[in-house]
Amino acid sequence: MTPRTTADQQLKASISRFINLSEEECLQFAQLFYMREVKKKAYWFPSGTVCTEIAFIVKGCMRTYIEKNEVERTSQFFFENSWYTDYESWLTKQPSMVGVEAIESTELLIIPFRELERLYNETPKYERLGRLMAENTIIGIRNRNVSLLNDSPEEAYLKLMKERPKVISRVPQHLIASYLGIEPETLSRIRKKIAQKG
Amino acid sequence: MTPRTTADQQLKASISRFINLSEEECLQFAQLFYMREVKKKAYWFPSGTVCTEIAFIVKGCMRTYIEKNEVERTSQFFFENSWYTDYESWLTKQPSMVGVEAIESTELLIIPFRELERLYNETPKYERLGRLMAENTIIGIRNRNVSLLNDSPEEAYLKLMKERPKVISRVPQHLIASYLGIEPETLSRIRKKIAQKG
DNA sequence: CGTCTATTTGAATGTACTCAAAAGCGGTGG
DNA sequence: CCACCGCTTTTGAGTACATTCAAATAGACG
Repeated sequence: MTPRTTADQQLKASISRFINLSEEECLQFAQLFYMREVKKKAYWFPSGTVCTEIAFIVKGCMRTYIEKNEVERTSQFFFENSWYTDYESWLTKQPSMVGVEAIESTELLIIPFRELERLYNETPKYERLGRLMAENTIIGIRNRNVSLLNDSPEEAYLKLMKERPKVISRVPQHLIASYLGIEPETLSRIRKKIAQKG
Repeated sequence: MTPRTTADQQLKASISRFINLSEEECLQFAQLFYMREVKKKAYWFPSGTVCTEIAFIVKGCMRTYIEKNEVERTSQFFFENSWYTDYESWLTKQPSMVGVEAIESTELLIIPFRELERLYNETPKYERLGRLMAENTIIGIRNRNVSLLNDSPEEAYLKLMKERPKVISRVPQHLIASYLGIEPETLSRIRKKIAQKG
């Protein structure tokens, strides 16, 4: 398991893209997080419960998915040094419809929303952090949106190869298919076509 | 044209879902916006320019779209009392890839980002407004995402009828098709099928 | 009223899906 | 170290659904 000091370093680096924290502030901030390991194929929190935390991924790889009529579609992949929470569940206090599953054994640093909200109220700097993180989350989700609307499955896969090679190398193919919105068989055929220098 | 006082009322009502402002604060805040009319089929700002403003829709209906290889897909519809900006363009200072077109003649209250950022720096309350607005934007975009991933065109259309009847009644069919990611002919056939009690 | 655009309908084509089965791969226990 | 088991990926054949192209009808707007 990653030592806590290393994990905290990663956390600090990630935060400092948004706001500046002194060493001391950083330490205090990091102490609000607890560490958690999620084994391969296990879940961070059960879908159907209210999401009350934000996770920073120290190491590993996870995916979020939504199930409907037995069919499961992957909405996003997350790797080390990224963040995840279900804003909708948090804001509406409704059970989350999104499942979060570890693709590799994953280490998380987790902070409860109530701690964050306390910070928001006490220190405007953190309110800003919250704003900037939300705004950056929008960019990611919107790009996903654009891709779903405009790209054919083949284009989407080629884009993934170019822009997110980690997904290709670390995620099983049937999960990539569920991310592209197609069946595993179809992805296999697309890959074959691409390999034949299509 | 809607009188400015009425427009400001709507603005106030919308803001007060997020933060409380006194009459005076509200007045000052509203003064940072200017009004603009966008005629039917005209654009708010040309795609390919950097987005530097946020718009509150006082009256009318707009759509955002992304063009690719001559094909245009509608990413979202916006009606009165909602907000729109291109966070990505603003944050990255890159030209926006998203076009914003008025479906009906539309009246906007517009605030430049630089004014908002000044507020963010001066008054934590506004920073919070910015955070909450971004977080709520996430919910909307994410729901769109879920729908694109999980719903068949027919299901998506039925959901639209149930949950966003304004779209059905006020948006031309070929634009709804471009929102669903299908061709107008296909939507026509889906509608026929639904009408026949499918 | 006439023109332009949106919607509907038809026929042929293409792409993804389903079902079924084979081949490949990884991990486990003997 | 090898043999086996389960899961993933590939391949094949037939089907369903959306697309394209073309043309007719319906509606909107000046």
